[in-house]
Amino acid sequence: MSMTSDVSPRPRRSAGFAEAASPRELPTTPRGLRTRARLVEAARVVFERDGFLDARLVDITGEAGISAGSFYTYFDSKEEVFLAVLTEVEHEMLHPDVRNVPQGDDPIESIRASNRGYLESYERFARFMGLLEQVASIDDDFRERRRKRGEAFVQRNARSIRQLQEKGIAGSDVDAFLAASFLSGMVARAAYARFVLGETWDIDAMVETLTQLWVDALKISVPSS
Amino acid sequence: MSMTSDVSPRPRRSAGFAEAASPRELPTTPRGLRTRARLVEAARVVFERDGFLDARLVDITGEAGISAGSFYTYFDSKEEVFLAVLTEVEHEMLHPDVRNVPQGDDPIESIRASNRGYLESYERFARFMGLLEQVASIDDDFRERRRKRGEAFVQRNARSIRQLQEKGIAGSDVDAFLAASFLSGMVARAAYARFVLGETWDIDAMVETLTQLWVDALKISVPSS
Amino acid sequence: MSMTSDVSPRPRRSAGFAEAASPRELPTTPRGLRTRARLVEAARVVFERDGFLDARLVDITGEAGISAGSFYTYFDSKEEVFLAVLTEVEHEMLHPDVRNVPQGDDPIESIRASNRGYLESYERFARFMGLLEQVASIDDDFRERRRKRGEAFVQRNARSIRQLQEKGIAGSDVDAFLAASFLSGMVARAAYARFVLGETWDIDAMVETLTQLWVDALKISVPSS
Amino acid sequence: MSMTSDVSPRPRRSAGFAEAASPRELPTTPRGLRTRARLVEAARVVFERDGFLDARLVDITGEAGISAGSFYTYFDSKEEVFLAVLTEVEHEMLHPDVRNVPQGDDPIESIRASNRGYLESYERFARFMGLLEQVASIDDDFRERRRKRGEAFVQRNARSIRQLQEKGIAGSDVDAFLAASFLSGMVARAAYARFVLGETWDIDAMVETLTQLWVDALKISVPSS
DNA sequence: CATGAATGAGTGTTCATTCAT
DNA sequence: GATGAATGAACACTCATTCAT
Repeated sequence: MSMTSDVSPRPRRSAGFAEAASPRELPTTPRGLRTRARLVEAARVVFERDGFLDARLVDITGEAGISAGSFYTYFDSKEEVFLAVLTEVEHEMLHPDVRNVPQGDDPIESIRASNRGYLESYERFARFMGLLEQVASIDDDFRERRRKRGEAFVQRNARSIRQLQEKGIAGSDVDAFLAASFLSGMVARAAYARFVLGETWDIDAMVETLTQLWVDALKISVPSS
Repeated sequence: MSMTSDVSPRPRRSAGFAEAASPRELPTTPRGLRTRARLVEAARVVFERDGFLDARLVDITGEAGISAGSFYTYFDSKEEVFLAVLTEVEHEMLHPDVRNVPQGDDPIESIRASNRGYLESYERFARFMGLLEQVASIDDDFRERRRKRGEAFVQRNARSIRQLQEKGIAGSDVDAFLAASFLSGMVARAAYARFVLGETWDIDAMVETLTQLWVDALKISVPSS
Repeated sequence: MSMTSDVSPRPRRSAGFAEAASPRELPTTPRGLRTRARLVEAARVVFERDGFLDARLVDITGEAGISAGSFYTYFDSKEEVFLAVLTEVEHEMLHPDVRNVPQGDDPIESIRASNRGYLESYERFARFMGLLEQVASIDDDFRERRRKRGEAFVQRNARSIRQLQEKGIAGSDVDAFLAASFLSGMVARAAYARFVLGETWDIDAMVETLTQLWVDALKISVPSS
Repeated sequence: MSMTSDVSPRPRRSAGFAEAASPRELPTTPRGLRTRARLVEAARVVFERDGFLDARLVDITGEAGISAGSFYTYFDSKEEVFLAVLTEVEHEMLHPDVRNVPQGDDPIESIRASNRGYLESYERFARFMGLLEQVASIDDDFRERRRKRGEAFVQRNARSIRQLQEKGIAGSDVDAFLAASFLSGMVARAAYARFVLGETWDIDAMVETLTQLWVDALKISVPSS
């Protein structure tokens, strides 16, 4: 997706993500449903291959094997398909491992499992994660939307941290919410650096170090049972 | 800079950052030097205001008060001006505080100062930092270039950590290099979230928490002198 | 097509004939076919009127009555339309007189007929022939392509000459291949001088003199039957 | 000089050769004379290398080692320098061999010598001859100017032929003027094909065949002295 | 519903020529 | 005379989107 390419310039005009916010309803007929699915699949392929900017609608419809005009039967803009792809990917990311967050008693083990799970999932969806980063850097609305969604995740983490603090397992002199934000950020950024930027760190070592840092940063001590 | 805007479409074709790597030499005459400087200044204004993608050459030359054609007397492409702006900003970022890295005896105080310095600098150049993020997400070559430059910084941090470990001030059970990468990443991301994404965290609280996390993560204990 | 004209500057950038070598496939729908045909016809008009260099895409699409952008539905560049026009003209040039090469017994009459045929055809396509000359002088690839095509024609002539030599009708002390090249060249150049450069020679006199020269140069003697 | 190059587009606007017809007077100072000479020399290099269309004024002044603006101290346009180069080359072409046309008694030997002389001269100035062809195909005024100059040459040849006819050395049933035009054209085209188009014919064989054809076409018989 | 041809706004880029220094 | 920075007209080309069939 280097801008170097002279052949695939960037699109002009755009409905924008703000407008694409409210997706139109799904088609009713099975055939329509199938075509739409093919389109989303094709869009994902093209987006992941070319990036959001360089992806041309023609490439997407071509990949899907439908005519250019038919695109608009299902979506209003490139942004809208992108959102559809995003929805699909989010669905995929959650499904496989429902027990992504093992409820073990050992908090350290929990953190380690969570970190490993995060990295593994990130790796599986690396192309798409890079894509998200790109779109967020391009579109204000999308960026804001993403920030908000992240907050929920951070809140969950903050709650966990507070619980550990209350139980005396974690040090209580730290702001749980900020700590959650920053530590989550640390893991997210490490994953980004590794799987999108191309750092060559060993994944096991990453898990170990991230876990260590996280645990020590929170001064988590395993209760000597 | 939302893609929503229907009025300022994005340009097409691009020389790419790989090609823009070797900047042409500076003009020799004072007049040329002055014009070039005006151009770089104008480019910075437009880039920071519109983002890299939405910035049009016409806007830049317009802002600089020169004709469109004159742009090419100084730069070959938007990428090349961007690099010139980057050079200028990097220069600016270093100058003000030479004592950016206070050599105090107290490592905690050092870390705190460093974190505060980083955040303050980031805030001052927030628009530009967001710009960097955008360009990196768009262009492979630029992304790689940036990753490499970051490595030097991380190496420096890793060395500091190792020294602390050798002095027994920091825990020695952690991989210094990975720790440096991840903790630096944590701070960078926090700054990005605060100043680019628009989180509303209090800056003093950020400095405090980041420092605490960093210190505890490395199990730094102040030698009771 | 004098360069004097200050009003119609020549276009910049060009895909080149090397790239235009492999024409894209024809459109499938009747409408597409019709539009393409209109475009080729318009291109021919504009090319013959303005020359290749001064022909602007806008003029061509304007003449064809379609929008500028639609041009690219059918061709990638000016070179590619030119090649399409060339194909069309070549088609036209062959069709009318299938018996272009009369199989008469009298070799002199044959040569006369061939010369007359050539001149008449050249006159009919004079504008286009001048165009060919221009394009050949401008583009290396096209020039080479043309040279190769000419070779086949010369080979045919050389074979005829060799047959006449074997039958004792033509003198056998001349290099048949070179003679064919040079004599063909003579006729071609005469036609160019007359119909493109604007010499005012009488065409019958041309036919007569060319035939005479050709016949005598080869020392062709009619077998006294 | 293929149009394929994306880097050297064709120039826009042009004074045209009609306007460039009357060259301005030479500079008076020795320094001015020297600069002008350098400019003409540089122009020749660039024209022969890049062709008339792709030659940029900047390249010419660069090659000459003078500033872009100074060009206009000596010439009004690209056409005018071209004409200056043409003058220089014409001067060169005549000088070296004044006895280019040996006045031997043997007409065949004369023709052979003339043909060889022509080919050799053409070869020496091949790049420039190709250039002439290009400019002629581009500019109507220049083409006409060239046609007229050629006429003088043909007239001379026609006169020679008539003399041979009167002496009974050449057949008198052919139109001397047309024959001169066509046979001169034959030689010229052969030279063009060989040295510009890149045919690989052996030069001695060319001289031989051209001479034979020319001699036989005119039915020249050596008077058995 | 599908098709694919048609649209057209929009900007980067070139280089001959001018002119203030 | 020389310089070289500044000019500005001009056009090819792209691709999201529309719409007649």
